Amino acid sequence: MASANIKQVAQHAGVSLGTVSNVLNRPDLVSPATRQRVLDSIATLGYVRNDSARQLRAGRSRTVAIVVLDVSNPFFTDVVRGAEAVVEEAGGMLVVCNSGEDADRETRHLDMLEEQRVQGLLITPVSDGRHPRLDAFVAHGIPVVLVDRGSGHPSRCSVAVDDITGGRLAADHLADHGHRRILYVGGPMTIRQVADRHAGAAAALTERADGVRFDVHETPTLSVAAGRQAADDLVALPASRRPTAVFCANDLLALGVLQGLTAHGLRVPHDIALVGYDDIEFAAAAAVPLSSVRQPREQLGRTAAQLLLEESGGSAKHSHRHVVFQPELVIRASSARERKRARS
Amino acid sequence: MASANIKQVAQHAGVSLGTVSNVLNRPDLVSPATRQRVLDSIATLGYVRNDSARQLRAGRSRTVAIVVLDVSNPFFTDVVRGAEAVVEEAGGMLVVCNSGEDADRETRHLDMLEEQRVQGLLITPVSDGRHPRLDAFVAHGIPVVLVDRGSGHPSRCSVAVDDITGGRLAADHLADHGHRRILYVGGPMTIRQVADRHAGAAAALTERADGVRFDVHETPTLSVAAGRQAADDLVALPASRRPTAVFCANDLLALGVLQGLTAHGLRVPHDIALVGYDDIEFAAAAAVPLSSVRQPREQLGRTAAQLLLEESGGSAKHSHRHVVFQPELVIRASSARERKRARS
DNA sequence: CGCAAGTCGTGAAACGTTTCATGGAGCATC
DNA sequence: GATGCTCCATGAAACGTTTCACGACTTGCG
Repeated sequence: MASANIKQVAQHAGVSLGTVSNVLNRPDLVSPATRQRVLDSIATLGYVRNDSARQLRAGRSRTVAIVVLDVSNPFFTDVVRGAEAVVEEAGGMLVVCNSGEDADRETRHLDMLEEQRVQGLLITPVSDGRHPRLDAFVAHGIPVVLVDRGSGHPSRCSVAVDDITGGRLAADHLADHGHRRILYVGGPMTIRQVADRHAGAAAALTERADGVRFDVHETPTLSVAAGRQAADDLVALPASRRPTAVFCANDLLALGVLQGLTAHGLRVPHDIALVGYDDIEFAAAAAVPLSSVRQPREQLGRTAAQLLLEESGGSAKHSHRHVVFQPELVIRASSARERKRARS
Repeated sequence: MASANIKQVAQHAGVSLGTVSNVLNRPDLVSPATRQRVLDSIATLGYVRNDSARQLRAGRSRTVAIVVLDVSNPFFTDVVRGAEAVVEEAGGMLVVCNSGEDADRETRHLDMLEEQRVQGLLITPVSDGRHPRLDAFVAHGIPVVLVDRGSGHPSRCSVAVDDITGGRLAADHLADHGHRRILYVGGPMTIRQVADRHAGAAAALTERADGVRFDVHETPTLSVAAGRQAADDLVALPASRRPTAVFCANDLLALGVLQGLTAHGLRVPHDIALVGYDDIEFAAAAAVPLSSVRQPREQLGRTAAQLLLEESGGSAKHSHRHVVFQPELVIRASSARERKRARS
């Protein structure tokens, strides 16, 4: 029942306890004959290292934790995959915790992770501001890397994607195609990403100074349902005031808008062009393949993990860095067609 | 830098080490005055329990692990959420590991989890057969619950969904609506779920004995792309031999088929009715909302976690159970319209 | 043969907890 | 004033590792 321990292995192999440990950790210090004998004993007894004891003694763990806002959001699952690849290559293990955008659950997770003395922490915190809990980690020598939040904090690394540029890309693309009435659909504006994407688009259109009208339709959530609702409102407008292009804060909204418009007999992109954000897998697979702003999600996770391992590697000369990735516009059918100037 | 330990707290509070431990674990054994003094010291020193030491001494951990085939598959993310809820309510912590359908990674994860002496393991193994690694867990007293795999194993609990019934539901629904040429799209057939869904549909149609023709189009994967390819093949058939309804092994395929048919000018459900499987979030949100067989995914995770905790609770009289859930057909526009009998 | 250098293996200490038998106050009872 | 209680607090043992100073044995060389 209870697993064998190192002492029993030593006894079985007729060596001392320290020797078994050497076989496990510095095999070259042990003569081949003894080593083999010990390995055989390990096999016969089905010995498995006790990681608690090892950690207790060694003082550090090989697990890295990532706390995400929503495990079922494709954005985070890709970030996780990226981080996972790096951590596993370094011989560690990544555990995924889900805060579900709930501050209490986040706190509970952080408590447990702190008790476990994890090697490091990747986190997208629920609240965007200063986060005292995280300072405790840093104070205990556990490095923290912020993912897609709070860039610029002096005592932590962070990785993020430039949402302002993302907004510019989408807006410029639509304006380049001759659109002069563009609508931004997204919300709530309190989410930094939603606000930044809007700000970027607004800035780009202002700079062009070619008289594009840019409105906002604020949604309560970033869901497909909210997008459908937005489409209903949009269709109700008289055609003369209706936008000719819509830029959505994420792809779920865009898919909802697409469905809503189609249901009312409006064609995308002929009547209204559409650009989403995130380039989720279903964007390419939509009824009309969706143009979208792609974020390097896996890359985000990989880089975050690399920064973390570098910091935890303990080279004292680590300086905190804030890596910002640039998004990329993927043009598909939903916005591809050249508009025939003004009213077609 | 290094965190304070229980000894320093004891010293600071002017009590013995054992008393601090009592404050932490059995506060009622300590007089209120002392207790408060200790708590104050804990706060000033920023003491955090060392979980390795605690586990080492206590012999067991409070973390439950779940190993899934693909963290980015909506099916598994929902299972995870269900399991999470139960584990956290019991004061434990769920860690998610991703095998990515790769047997090597699965093995590496299992190795680490075994070393960590996790409280229990929920797993959908990469390979469906007997799995010797898992026996090692059971031998070490770590309970294992299989998720959506290998029902009926005598020394483990399992949870699963009845895919045969799921297949029947879909097939009966289509036949009830007058369809007499039905096509099953899915593959590879070596995946148990794919085969079971087909078998269920075939059985149901045979039992009806009303002359429905049932064909199979085997796909290489369960992806959107494979569905689109299947639609192309289907459109190439002369209309007289073309099925009037398609049942897909999962929703990704169904979405692909839907796109492919639409691209060729065939209307769903007017020309061809469509039923998917899984009822993923995008099924309801598709260009034509998709009928689909819904699996109780969160419930699956919750039940798996409950069985695990029950077994690990150590009531020696635990008997291994195999819980099988029944799926449910969700009817939406893609199959809703009554066919006007035979050729319309 | 004797000595230095190397190669292997040993045993004890330490990591930070939890647990448990022990002990000392304080207090009522006889 | 001894006895038996209850109530708190104590200190040592134990959990399973890793690490490290040290000792025993071999080998090479003068």
